[in-house]
Amino acid sequence: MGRRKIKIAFLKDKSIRQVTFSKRRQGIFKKANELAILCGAGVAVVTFSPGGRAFSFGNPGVNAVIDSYLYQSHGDDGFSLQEQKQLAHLEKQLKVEKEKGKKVDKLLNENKVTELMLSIDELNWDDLQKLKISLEELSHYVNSCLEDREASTSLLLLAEKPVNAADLQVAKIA
Amino acid sequence: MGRRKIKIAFLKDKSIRQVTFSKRRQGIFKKANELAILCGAGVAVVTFSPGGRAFSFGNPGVNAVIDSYLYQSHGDDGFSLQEQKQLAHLEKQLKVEKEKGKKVDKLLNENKVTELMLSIDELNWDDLQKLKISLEELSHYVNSCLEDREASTSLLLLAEKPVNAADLQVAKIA
DNA sequence: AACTATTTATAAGA
DNA sequence: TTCTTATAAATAGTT
Repeated sequence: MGRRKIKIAFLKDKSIRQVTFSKRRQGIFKKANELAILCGAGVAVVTFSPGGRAFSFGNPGVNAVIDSYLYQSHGDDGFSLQEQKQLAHLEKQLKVEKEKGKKVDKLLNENKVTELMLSIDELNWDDLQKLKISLEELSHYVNSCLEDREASTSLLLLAEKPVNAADLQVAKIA
Repeated sequence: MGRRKIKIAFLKDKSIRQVTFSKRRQGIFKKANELAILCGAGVAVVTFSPGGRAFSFGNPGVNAVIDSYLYQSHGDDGFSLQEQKQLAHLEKQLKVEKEKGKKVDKLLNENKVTELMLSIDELNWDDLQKLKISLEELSHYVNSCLEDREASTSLLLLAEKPVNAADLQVAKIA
């Protein structure tokens, strides 16, 4: 489209390449803009100059179009590099915290103490002393809970199956 | 650039719009390809048809170019919407897990039992019974640890300050 | 950066 | 849709 037809191949001359890039970039951006207006379509163009500088055009905006694109092409590799790094980092942290959380779950839900015992070896003497006190407190608390529940269970049983006079008689005699 | 010059404005006729989109999209992709080859430049084009379908061209690849673009425009809003959503979700999860983890920290590092006591009310009788046993086991374990450490501490003191004959004499007499 | 001879893209028609 | 073609637009080489 000029004085002569050119072969579409890498332009070895640096200055010609730079000029051609500028002209054709302008051209593509103009075409992109026209397409967007004529068809009401979302369009995004990103180019890197031979010098490494980025140029972009977007309607309604580069990021808006890119977002839509990444969202719909989610399957294969719609995630960017930095995104993957960020996600990997967070997932690692998450894993660590979940691991930690398991200790509580085991104690509270499965009531296993092995894990906790392993942790104990890492405590210093002072903390171990405090833990001893805490465990005694806790034992007392648990015991009192159990006693409370046994008491209320008995009362509940009595309420559910009210004793009759005959049973009471036997009970008394026995 | 055809039989007649057209005004660059939204094409109201749906079929004309669709045809124009197809033709011009092809044109832009061809131009983008030529730019990439001629100048050895990175180029990415993403378009959405009036029907909402996405079309993309990229050299060396759409995602590769987009990644570079997002990486370099990192400052203002280089993160996509879905990226932000994903990160928010993970951060929320992370927060929850950290909250959970604190229970362990409190027991192991600060040795406070209040949190644990609150949890106990939620346990059924069977688990409470198991917890009681576990706590007794744990208490025994802690006590044995403490005994071990006191023993080794004594031995350590002896090793650090080796007694001399005179001291032993006094000790014996006392 | 402007100019302009040509090539290329494409609007309308088939 | 796809092909054709008259014409508008883009641009290669020049200044």
